[in-house]
Amino acid sequence: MGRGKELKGAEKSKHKLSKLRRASGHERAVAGGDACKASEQIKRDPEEDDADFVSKEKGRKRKRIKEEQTECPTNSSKKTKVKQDDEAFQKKKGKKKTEKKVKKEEDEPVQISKNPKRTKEDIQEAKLLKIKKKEEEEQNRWRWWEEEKYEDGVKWKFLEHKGPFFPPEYQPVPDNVHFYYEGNAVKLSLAAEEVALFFAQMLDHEYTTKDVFRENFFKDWRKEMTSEERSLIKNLNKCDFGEMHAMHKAKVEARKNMSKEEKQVQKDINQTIVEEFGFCLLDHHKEKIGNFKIEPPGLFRGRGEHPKQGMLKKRIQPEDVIINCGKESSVPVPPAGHRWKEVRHDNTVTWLASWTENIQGSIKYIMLNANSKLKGEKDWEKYEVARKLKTCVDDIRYHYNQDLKSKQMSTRQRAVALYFIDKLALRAGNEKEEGESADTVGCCSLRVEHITLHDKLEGDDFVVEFDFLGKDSIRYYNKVPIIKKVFKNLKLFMENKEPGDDLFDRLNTQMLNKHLSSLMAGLTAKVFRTYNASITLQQQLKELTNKGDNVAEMTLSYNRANRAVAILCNHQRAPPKTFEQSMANLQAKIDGRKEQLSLAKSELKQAKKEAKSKGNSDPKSQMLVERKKTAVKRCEDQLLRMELQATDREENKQIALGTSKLNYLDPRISVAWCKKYGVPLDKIYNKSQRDKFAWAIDMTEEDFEF
DNA sequence: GTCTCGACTTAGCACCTACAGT
DNA sequence: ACTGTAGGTGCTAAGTCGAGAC
Repeated sequence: MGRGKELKGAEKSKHKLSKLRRASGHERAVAGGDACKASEQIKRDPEEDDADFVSKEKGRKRKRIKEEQTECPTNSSKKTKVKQDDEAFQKKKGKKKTEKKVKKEEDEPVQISKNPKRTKEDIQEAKLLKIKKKEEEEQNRWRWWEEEKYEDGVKWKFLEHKGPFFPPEYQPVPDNVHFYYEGNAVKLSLAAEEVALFFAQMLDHEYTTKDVFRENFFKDWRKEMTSEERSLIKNLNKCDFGEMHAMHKAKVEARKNMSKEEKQVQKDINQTIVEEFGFCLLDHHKEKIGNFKIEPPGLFRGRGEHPKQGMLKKRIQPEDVIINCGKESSVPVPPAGHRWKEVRHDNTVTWLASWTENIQGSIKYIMLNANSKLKGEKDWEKYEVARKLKTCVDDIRYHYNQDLKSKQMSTRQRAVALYFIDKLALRAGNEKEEGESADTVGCCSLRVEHITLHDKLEGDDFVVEFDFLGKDSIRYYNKVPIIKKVFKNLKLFMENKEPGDDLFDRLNTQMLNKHLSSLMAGLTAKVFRTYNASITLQQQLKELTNKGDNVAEMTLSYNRANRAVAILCNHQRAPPKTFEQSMANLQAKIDGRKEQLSLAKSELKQAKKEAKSKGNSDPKSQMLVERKKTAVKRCEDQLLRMELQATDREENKQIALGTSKLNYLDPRISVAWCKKYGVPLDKIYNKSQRDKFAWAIDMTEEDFEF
């Protein structure tokens, strides 16, 4: 058990120190109280009383059985479901095609008549080509979800690819660009120069002012130097990278100012690379690779107070790379004069290439894109496990409520941890090696210093205040009223401990997950996050959707539901740098439109008056009235849309919706909702999201229940 | 039982680009 | 036609979790 009570004085003070540092540097908290309130509103109640549980259980069981009958989740049963759906598929396919055709015919004439110029025609042509491509893509789509799964562990039978794409070789700086040490120009060796340039390029960034970053960089830079260079260059503060920095900036500027043609040339080159390296052949289907490029060398940029920031991330050679491909496939050819570290044929894994990175010593992989079968199937499975949790979550809650009274300390700690993971959607919190990465925690690795207990706070009893840095050093700050049993336990766990001690000293994630998997196959801590996120979305959508709303209002409702989940999962973002400005701009536009509206209204009034005076029979004045009416209507619509947009944007200031949408929300909930309320799917999912969730889009009807 | 490592998902940020609005 | 901006995309760090070594 990691740190525990053995924590020595030095280490403790280190914790305090880092906390202090964080307090000054890390301003990006959740809008504390607000986030708390919001997450409270949306939470279901895991603290039902035992008796309550039993009485509710009967009804739940009935419901569960019904669900089991309608949906069969995992491997073995998938096939039957697919067959049942097949007829529906065929019908759907036919329908879809005709719909698309109609749409295309509508689009064409309108756009052509709008764009009479030649160049526009070219654009038009390109657009048509795009549409055509889209249709082709749709037809070529591999409907893997209709196929049978492979036996356990096998991920593919055939895999062929071109290997990863390597970044270009280092281009030395021209002779007129100098590096100076103590005011004297020094011609650096190639290796030292490359690393110096990494630093010079980042000079505008705050990173380069941090001591840790500078120290790490300098240490690694010296390793790349020749012995002469090393004996000369002993102090980073005496280095002048000014000219190199200027050269870099000029290059960036030049790239920005490239002519259209030059930009097109560049784009074409990139396109060729993508076509050659960006795809693979997996079981007779062309699949897109997610990251086919080897990560270029540079200075390591960790998140938060990372102890290794600034270290040199080394250039990867083919000799470092392991290739994985099918036995019968042609092996990718390494770059000229090089060979691979190894070529293997392991079809129990999904990666195409891998290498070991030098900062943490971890393995990096080349893998498929999110829209691939391999990723999609896993994703589907993930949501099925979460849905399975839905059927037994009440039992599990009942049991951890019981466990809060256990005589075994470790059981109690497990129960409290589970309570947090369930109620607050905390991450599991694996132990981390100290000094290897930023000091961040999750549930099981919480320390005493991360929580404060309040017997009473702001009108609530038994409040626990969380304040810690989670994944990516994002601050989690929340004040949550909890049940008395948990509160008392926390007090007990904190007794005789120092701030830097583990809160759950008898618990770790392995123990927790082992317990969970005994309760339900496939259950781990993170399933709770998926489950609570998805169930929250479904509930929120039910609550927030108004039948008669237009599409813009519907979208706002969806975003709000999405937002509730993002707040629950603490998905934050830095407010966009231009936020205040763009908000003000939007407000100005709204004001302008308001004026326009009142003007249009008075014009309408005037027109009506005139029409009346002419006895309501004059066709000209009647027409004018109609025209003014539509003008008013249009103004009103636009105003409403802008106001909705403003609300949405304001509420979204520090919240990132993307992460939950992409990783936690069962796409079938969204698809069903769109179908039910006639909201076009592209209002919710963009192109790549629709690709990723193709399986869900295809199989979901409007009555889907998570 | 504990530790380590491999494989995979989840995460936010920095660009880039397409498009709406003037 | 121009420009500001939001949204999309690429990138890669940072988690989770299971399996196998010890």
